[in-house]
Amino acid sequence: MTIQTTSKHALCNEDHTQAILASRDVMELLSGKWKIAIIATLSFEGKKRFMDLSRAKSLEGIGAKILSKELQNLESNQLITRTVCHTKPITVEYEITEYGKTLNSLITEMIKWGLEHRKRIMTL
Amino acid sequence: MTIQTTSKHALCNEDHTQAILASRDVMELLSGKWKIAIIATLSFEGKKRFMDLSRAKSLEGIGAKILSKELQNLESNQLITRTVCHTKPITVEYEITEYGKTLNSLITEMIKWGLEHRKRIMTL
DNA sequence: GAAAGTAGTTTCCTATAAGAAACTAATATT
DNA sequence: AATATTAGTTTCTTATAGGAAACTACTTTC
Repeated sequence: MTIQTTSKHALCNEDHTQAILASRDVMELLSGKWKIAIIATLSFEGKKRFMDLSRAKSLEGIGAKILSKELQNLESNQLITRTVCHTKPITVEYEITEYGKTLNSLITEMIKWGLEHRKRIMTL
Repeated sequence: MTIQTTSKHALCNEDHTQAILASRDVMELLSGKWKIAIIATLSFEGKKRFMDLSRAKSLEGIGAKILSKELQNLESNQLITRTVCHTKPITVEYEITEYGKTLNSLITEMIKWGLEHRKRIMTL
């Protein structure tokens, strides 16, 4: 074909448009300063209580209000579960769901790129 | 391994804390409604002019002000280039950089997960 | 009885994100 | 002369994000 347009044929065009729209959905779901870090912390370290999370080095600086809000958001999207434990002082455990674990390869790619990016920033 | 503690040994712990902090950097860089979509559009469709981008189906709804601001942001992070073409009405081409292309596997993972997520949302 | 730890919520505030609409400035077409 | 196209910028507005500090309510330890 001799057409030198920037667009490909219709089907392919539709396909990748849908793909990009899907990536917009993901960004809508995961955008923000803390969500990925919370998910990654629960993925790497297993179930954790509220205070454990707020004191985690990987979540350094997060406040109780934000943590609470983000945990509710992640729970509503079925990425984590919240379990009340009827212990002496009541404790609450947060844990990643099976569905949340499906984010692992995405998070891994993010970490890979992020570590390379850090190196690049430092050498520049 | 039979260790059922929540924390691993010191080195590993340090490592994954650094990893999670790296993922926070990435989210800081790419967070927002449009950045990933702009990068993906330029990756999939090659170089594009300002008006092409603002009319792209994958960026439907973006306004001139936001597009302009996000393009400047991506350029400042060396993910895209801006080239002024001295044509009849002056045109400007935006193109992904080699460094920007290194985001491809991350974007691919995002699209994969996003497409599965869309299916899930629809069946629920 | 006082202090500390649990898991948050509430109030108040600022900063940033996002967008709509109008505008600029240059050139080109009708 | 009027209209359109290019690539934005400016102004104005609202919504959301994020955070500090104080507070609740319950229990346990000192």
